[in-house]
Amino acid sequence: MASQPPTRPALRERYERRRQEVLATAARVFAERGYQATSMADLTEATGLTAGGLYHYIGSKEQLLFGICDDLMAPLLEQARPIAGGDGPPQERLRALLRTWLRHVAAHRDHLLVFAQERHVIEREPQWRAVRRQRREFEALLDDVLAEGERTGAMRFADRRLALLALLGMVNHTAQWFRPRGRLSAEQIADGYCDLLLRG
Amino acid sequence: MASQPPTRPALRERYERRRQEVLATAARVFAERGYQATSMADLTEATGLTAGGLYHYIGSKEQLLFGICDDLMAPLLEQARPIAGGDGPPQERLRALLRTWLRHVAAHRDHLLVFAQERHVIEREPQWRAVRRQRREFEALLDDVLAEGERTGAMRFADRRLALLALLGMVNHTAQWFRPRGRLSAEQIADGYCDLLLRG
DNA sequence: TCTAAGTTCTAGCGGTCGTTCGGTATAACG
DNA sequence: CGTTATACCGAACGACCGCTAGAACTTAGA
Repeated sequence: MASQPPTRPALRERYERRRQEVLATAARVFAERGYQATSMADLTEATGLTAGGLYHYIGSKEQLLFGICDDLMAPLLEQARPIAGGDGPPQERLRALLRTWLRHVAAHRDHLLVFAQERHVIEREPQWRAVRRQRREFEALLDDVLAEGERTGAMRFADRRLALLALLGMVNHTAQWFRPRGRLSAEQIADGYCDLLLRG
Repeated sequence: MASQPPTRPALRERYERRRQEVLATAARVFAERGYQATSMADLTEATGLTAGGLYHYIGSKEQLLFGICDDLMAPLLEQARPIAGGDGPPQERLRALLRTWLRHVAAHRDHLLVFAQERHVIEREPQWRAVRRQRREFEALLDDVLAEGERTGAMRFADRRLALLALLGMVNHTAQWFRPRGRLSAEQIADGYCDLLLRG
């Protein structure tokens, strides 16, 4: 049923570090084969642990997926909040937001691929409310910046809602094709998307 | 092992019609719960058939997925080829292509959601080569139109490859949020994306 | 009407799934 | 040092998986 973090302070850190390793390894395997198609046997092989040892860290397969989603969204939100809430010109805030976002996508490709793959579960099941809220908060941060850009006249959209959805689509899709040593860096991609959205 | 279409011509049509029904029903259930997470028992419940009857039409669960992907890609390609290969101005061909594409996305949301969800399988496994080729051909049709627009000076891209990838991302993502009786029609969305790509 | 083809049913097979649990070795803490 | 929390092991469990065989029923075509 459970995975309990140690109460002894000296062991706490080691446990968390190892747990992160397990999550990252699992994210990689899930991204390759799919969450549902990956068996716990696949994960024991990939982590080097056996079934019992694995469950010492993860609690259940679903909690493992939850951990991956949280590792994706929580740090992204933490970085995005101060940028979106800053007081510079909206178009500069948008550019900074996109660069941070795409760096995060590039660094957490596996996590995002799993997130996108299992979206139907995350959007439907009650136990995924917390993750849904994270996703919605991030989208609201983006929309606020676009809305303020429109208000100040710095941006103009035929349909702001559609522009936001298009942006979400292109950025999330980036995880499908981005390669770390590819032709374009995360920043170049971010600027490319930004120009696509704002030019004219 | 297999599902054999009837040899008698009079029954052939009925068989194909029923088979299409089964595919569409399966696509709906797969889109809701995920391909891997859906059991054959779920499908027997959804189709009204029992296990044996179901296998009379589908051959195997994987062939069922293949059928869904083909129902998505084959008619889209058939519509897209003459538009992309036409001789009007490139920007008009692009607009027509996008409208057709988005009408197709709107009409086959379930199919596209399943396709996107199982992309990791389709892109990796050897037996999915035919579907990969369909996807690549469609992307090539799009890129050809963009390239000719650039050549004739009708379009200008900072990075044409990135523009194509952005376009693919936003359109495919549309299946996630499009609602048949929503605020925007498929054509309005297509025009919105087209303007985003070309304006400036 | 008769026959062969087509359609669907029922029952269940072998295998794999996520998970559990009792155990052992190790390290922290008093 | 002794005690106890921690780390990990590995066999085994019950449930469910995709799929099949074989028979029963229905319909098309001669």
